[in-house]
Amino acid sequence: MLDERKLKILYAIINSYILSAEPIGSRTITKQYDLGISSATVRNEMSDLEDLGYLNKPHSSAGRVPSDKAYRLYVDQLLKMIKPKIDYDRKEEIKKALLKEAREIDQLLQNSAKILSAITSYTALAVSPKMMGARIKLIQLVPIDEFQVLLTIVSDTGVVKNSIFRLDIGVYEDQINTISNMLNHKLKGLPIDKVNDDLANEIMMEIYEYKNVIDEIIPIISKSLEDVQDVDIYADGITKILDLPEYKDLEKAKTFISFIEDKDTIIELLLNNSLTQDIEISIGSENIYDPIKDCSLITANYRLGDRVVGKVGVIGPTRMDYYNVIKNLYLVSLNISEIIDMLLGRRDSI
Amino acid sequence: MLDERKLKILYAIINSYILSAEPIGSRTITKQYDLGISSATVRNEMSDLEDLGYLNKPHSSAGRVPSDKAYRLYVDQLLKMIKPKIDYDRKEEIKKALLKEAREIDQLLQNSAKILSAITSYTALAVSPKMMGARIKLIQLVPIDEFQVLLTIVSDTGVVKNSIFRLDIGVYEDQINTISNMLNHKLKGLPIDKVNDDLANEIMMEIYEYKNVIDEIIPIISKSLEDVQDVDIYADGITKILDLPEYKDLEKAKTFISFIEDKDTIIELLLNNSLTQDIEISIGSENIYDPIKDCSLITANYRLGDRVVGKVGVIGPTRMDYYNVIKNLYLVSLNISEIIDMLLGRRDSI
DNA sequence: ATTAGCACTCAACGAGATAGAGTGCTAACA
DNA sequence: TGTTAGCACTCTATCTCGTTGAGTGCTAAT
Repeated sequence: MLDERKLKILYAIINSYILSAEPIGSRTITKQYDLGISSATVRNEMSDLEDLGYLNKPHSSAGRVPSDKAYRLYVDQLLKMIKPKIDYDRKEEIKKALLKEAREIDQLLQNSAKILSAITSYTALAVSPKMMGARIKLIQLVPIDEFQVLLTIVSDTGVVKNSIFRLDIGVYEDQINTISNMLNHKLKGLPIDKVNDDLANEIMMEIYEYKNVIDEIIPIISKSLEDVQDVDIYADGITKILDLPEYKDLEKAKTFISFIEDKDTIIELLLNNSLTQDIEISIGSENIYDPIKDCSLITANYRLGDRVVGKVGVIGPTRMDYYNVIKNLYLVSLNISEIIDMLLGRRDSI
Repeated sequence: MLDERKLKILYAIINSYILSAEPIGSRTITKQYDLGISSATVRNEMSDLEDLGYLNKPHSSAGRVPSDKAYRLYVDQLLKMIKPKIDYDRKEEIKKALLKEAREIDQLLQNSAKILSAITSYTALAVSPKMMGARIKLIQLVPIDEFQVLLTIVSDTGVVKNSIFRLDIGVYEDQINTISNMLNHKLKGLPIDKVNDDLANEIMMEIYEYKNVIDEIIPIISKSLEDVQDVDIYADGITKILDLPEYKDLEKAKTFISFIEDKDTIIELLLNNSLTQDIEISIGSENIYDPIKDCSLITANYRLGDRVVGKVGVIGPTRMDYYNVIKNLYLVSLNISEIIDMLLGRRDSI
């Protein structure tokens, strides 16, 4: 569709604009890139590119700025280039950083966001493994003293949830232990979202003698199981955007930051798009949410075994350094998958 | 030292400035406060107050701005007023908000920061209970499968720490349980910071047959005990300062935000000052750290029993609404103490 | 001791004027 | 026919400079 020269010029403009954040003029192109043509010719081509929708002008006597359509072209090209050739040295480097002080999954994801944000200087996001289809690996009650009990739930996706709660009626250690064993026996291996009140009642029938205690415990367990299913979100480098010229307008910066700090929306944002592609990119107006209509969001899946369980992402201005972001985000996501696999063990032993 | 009229004028200036953030002129005072004197008289008094160090002029033809010394006077007066009369209705209101979805201490503190930030519209901080002197209430190993073990440590300050780790050599459930019982028996009730390698060796002697396993486990427990002692910090409303006129300068805002996001420094900031006062206030230049030399930090202790174990705080411009902040911060801290007490139980049962 | 009156100060604001980067068109050229 | 030099035109950003207005400090009158 675009002949080679137009493509070269377009890429030159995109690359320059990513660096400078300022509209690019025809002379800038001829000076910085040796295309063997004069600025007048470039001007003609730029005019054509504008007609084709690849370039915009902030105002009539300014240089050109790439459109979302241009970034889309550019990025699709990049993706083809980056994915096949993995930089294994870099990958190991990142892995080392990810593992630093991270022996739990939450720390791993926190680290991922931190590292990605540091590498890219944009805002980085990570969501904890989704519980869809997760199973209970361990559920346990431990008496702490006469009135206090510790409830621990572990899922096969590596999420651990604790609650210390008080019972209004005193209990004996033996009681708690009996109930704990019973629970573990009954619930181990069950999908978390399948545990409901019917099951609770069933269990109660079997050890009717502890009815009082169990009546108190059931709602707490339900609540904890809900908590386990909550997706956590980790963000880092939110304030990095204050360094970008496009956010020198305080109002704009505040809108962006507020948006990112709204966890519910971010979870939707990350989990709504499909899980089929390894790397997904929404550029500018492709985004649904107003506050980020001039941002690009790049996400990558991570897996547990062969199931996609979560995502990491980077969000920045449409004028972002796509090459750097895509490359490193991809490596981070590959590493997360590997590390989770390592942490949780390959075999699906329950 | 200051006669009543000077004091009245000074307070009028402080109150106006807290509201407007703009230098206060003599006419503003006479118009807004009925002091029965003319602006010329006010001017003379203001000149005196400036000589005494209570007021500053941004430039020669501007109004006056309160100095740190003035805020100090004002705040010391406020403290005397606020502390004796607790607004119990308000306190219950806050308590309800604090307890919303907070059955664990970390959620409680997260909530505290959130609520304080919402009430005051400044940045709010909270640190988790210090482990100084905390004791082990429960330590436990649970086999998850042949290679994976869950380590749970609970302190008497209510902090729970989990680690799932892999053993390189396979173990039997019985082994883990034996070790777990032994550990709990030996370590329960001990101050966390007193558990060291000697103790570990002692334990190892007693169940020498599991030496291989224990060799693997000891360093993991050490690490976890260290983690338990780490103080967590909760911050909320960091970006609130973007709404303040004093931070319309982006560079200043960035410096502040970077400072707040540096957890280590913030922990130092909060835990360095003494634990004797219920409420502590550093105004502007009284702060040690450069980036907050034009901020005021107000902190309040919370207790477990009669021991001060942590702090909550609010940080904002020296021109902050001290009355509102002090009052609500105090109520929040009282509530936190009560809630922690409730969650952990009064009796020091181990 | 207080206050009216007035000259003086200084930041903030707005109106031109100017510079400079960039475009688009035209006409000449290979 | 595609390319390019040249030039008029456009538009923003920046700087200067006068004006405005809030505020002070001094003086003289009450």
